[in-house]
Amino acid sequence: MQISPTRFAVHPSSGVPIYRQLIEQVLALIVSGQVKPGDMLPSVREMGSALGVNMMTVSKAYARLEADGVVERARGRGMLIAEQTPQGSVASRLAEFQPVLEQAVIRGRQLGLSDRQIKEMLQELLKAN
Amino acid sequence: MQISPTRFAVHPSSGVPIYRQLIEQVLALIVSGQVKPGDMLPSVREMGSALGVNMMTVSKAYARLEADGVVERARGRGMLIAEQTPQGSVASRLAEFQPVLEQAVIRGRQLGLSDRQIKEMLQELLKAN
DNA sequence: GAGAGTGTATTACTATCGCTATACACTAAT
DNA sequence: ATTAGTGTATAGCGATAGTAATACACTCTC
Repeated sequence: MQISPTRFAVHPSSGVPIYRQLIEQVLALIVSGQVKPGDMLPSVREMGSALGVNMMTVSKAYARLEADGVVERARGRGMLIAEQTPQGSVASRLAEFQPVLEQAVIRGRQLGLSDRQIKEMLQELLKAN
Repeated sequence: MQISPTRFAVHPSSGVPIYRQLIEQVLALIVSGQVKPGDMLPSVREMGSALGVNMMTVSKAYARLEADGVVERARGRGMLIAEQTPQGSVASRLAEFQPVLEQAVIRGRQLGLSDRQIKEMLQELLKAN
């Protein structure tokens, strides 16, 4: 399937770099199952003009996603969503994930949220995604 | 209580800025209850020489913590841990927390972790902290 | 093989970041 | 008042990040 550029939106003055916003949005589409392996991303030119940013900025986002194995480059044709095959042992992936989740927990605590509130929000997010 | 500088450690080549490492460590000590409101942080000079970094780098970390209301400045005497009183309604704090946790969830999913694994890790982290 | 479609290497400019050195303002104790 | 202890304002330096303009290499279709 061809992924429409209308599914993306960037906020240039949000502080978050544009290419990073794009990466996050591609990942969100994938983990939520809205796009599937084999689907094609908009071309860098199409995406760029639709969002009003330079195509090289889009290219940089795509390049990072490719480096992470999230998408594959089909030379001369475009970028397509890759088969999502996590690398490494479960243990190593858990080890990588731990500090990420830990920082979130610290932030939640610092906001004065209870364990229960944090758990409930996780529950919702797991369902929604 | 005087907080000892030995409770801090920085890894200069970790990619994470030194002042940010310090911020994270102070927050971690607070949310885990290892330090209490009223406790005094090491002076910028003491902390700086103990860790081998410039005192202004330490000062920058303290300044950010103060801006967030995490610590208070006692002019001429030092910095002390503030009473942790979250600002704003519960709803607004939940709204602020949501995208933070969401990014963590996306990362976990992208690592191929199951809902169960994510929940279990959260459980552990809540207990440990 | 010409043309229109891909992504990218190169180059360059700007802004911001991260850290540091120095000099200053404040407080507390003697 | 002097001294030794606080944190900080200022300025500057080097490196990196983020974006962009241009020219190039590739693929597919006709």
